Amino acid sequence: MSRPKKKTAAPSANSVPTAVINRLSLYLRELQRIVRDGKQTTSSQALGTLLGITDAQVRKDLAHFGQFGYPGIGYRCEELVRAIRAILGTDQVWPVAIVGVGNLGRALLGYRGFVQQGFRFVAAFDIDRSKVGTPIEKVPVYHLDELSEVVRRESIRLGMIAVPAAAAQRVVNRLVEAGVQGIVNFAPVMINLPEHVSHVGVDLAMELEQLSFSVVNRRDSG
Amino acid sequence: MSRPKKKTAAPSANSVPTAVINRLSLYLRELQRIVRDGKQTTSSQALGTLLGITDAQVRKDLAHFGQFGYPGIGYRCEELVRAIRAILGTDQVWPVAIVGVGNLGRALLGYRGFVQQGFRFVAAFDIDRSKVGTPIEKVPVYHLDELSEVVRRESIRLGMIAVPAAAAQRVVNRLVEAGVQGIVNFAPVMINLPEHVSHVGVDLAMELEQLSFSVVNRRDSG
DNA sequence: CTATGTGAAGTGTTTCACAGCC
DNA sequence: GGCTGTGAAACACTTCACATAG
Repeated sequence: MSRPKKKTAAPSANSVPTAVINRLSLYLRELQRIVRDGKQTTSSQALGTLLGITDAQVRKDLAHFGQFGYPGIGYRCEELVRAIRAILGTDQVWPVAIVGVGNLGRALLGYRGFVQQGFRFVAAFDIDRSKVGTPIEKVPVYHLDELSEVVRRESIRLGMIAVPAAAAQRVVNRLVEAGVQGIVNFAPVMINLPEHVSHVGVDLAMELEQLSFSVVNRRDSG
Repeated sequence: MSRPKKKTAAPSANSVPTAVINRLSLYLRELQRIVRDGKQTTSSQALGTLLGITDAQVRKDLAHFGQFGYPGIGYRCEELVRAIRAILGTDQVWPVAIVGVGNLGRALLGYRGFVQQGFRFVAAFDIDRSKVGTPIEKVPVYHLDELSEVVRRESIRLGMIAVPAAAAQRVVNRLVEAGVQGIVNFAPVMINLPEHVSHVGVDLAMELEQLSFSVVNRRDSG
């Protein structure tokens, strides 16, 4: 997310480590599955085992945000799901824009996991006019020049970038100008943004490199 | 990636923090760009600034693997690129298999970033027989039942999973049985594997959740 | 003067272990 | 018996600051 800054030890959710937020997403995923499977409650130990971490870690993570457990019982799953969604901000539906409707962009538009977690694509953009006009997965495709207007009209706050690396920074600039507040970047380049815009980078080749390393150095790694 | 295990502080590459390996990929990416731009050398400070980290961090990271710098000069980019690729294991070409040729699978098959870093898809698999037989992006598509045979024949060591969550564990089991040594899992579920198989999980919805959190909790404002 | 490599210091994160509650 | 929440201890990671080298 944002560039490194000094940490003024603010009290609330501001000082929470990124790793904790990441695990929150994992807890949520598991809890949702547990609920689907019909279980009412679970424990820090059960959750931890599912994720390969300790029970203490689970409890400490949640403690950043309040008290959710019941001694002797554990956690009520549905209640905790609601709590975590509120923390992550996914108790609301987020309208999302995607820029770039090549292979990856199309795949992302069709990915069902986003809707399940409260994200909905409301607009796609491309610089290639031949791609403009025909909706993909029921999402309208606009020309990049219309970005600012559409972002405002649809109250879009989050954007995803699935364009070639060379074009990424220009797209970022346009998104920022249009007032987007957070960006997921799939292009394999570092992007520059103003302080007030959050970002997450996903580099698919990097994931394979991590894997390659642990295979070559296999000894532990699992 | 690795499930938590005891850390016997072994000397070599085994005791290197995951975060360092992650940054190694980032250094590589930047260095390759610097080389393309025609620069011969760079410094820990320049690299650090590009990545938003300190110069000391860059030097410490590299120090895990040897001495690559020249005092007063910095690092020779091409040399460092070669060194990092050797560390990550991407100085060789890895044949990769992908299971699941839905939206996401197809997009991954067409993603050019993999080839650039030394990964090559040599086989795709699906359970849907209507998808079998017609190559995608010049990669042959086999039925899942042929997995074991093809993996052995093509010496495949890495596999990517782009199937629905409910099918992921079954596919993992097959890949492991076939002798694959590392797995990238795009299905939003935890998977169980034996100790000797490495894995990396990528959950696209999680990335958006991280973003949503940081937008909602962005400094002050409101 | 520039820039690396590295012990030592500083910070941050995880685990331990136990009081308190069901 | 089971389980949470939490200070304190243990551990890991990052930054500092400086000796050393070109």
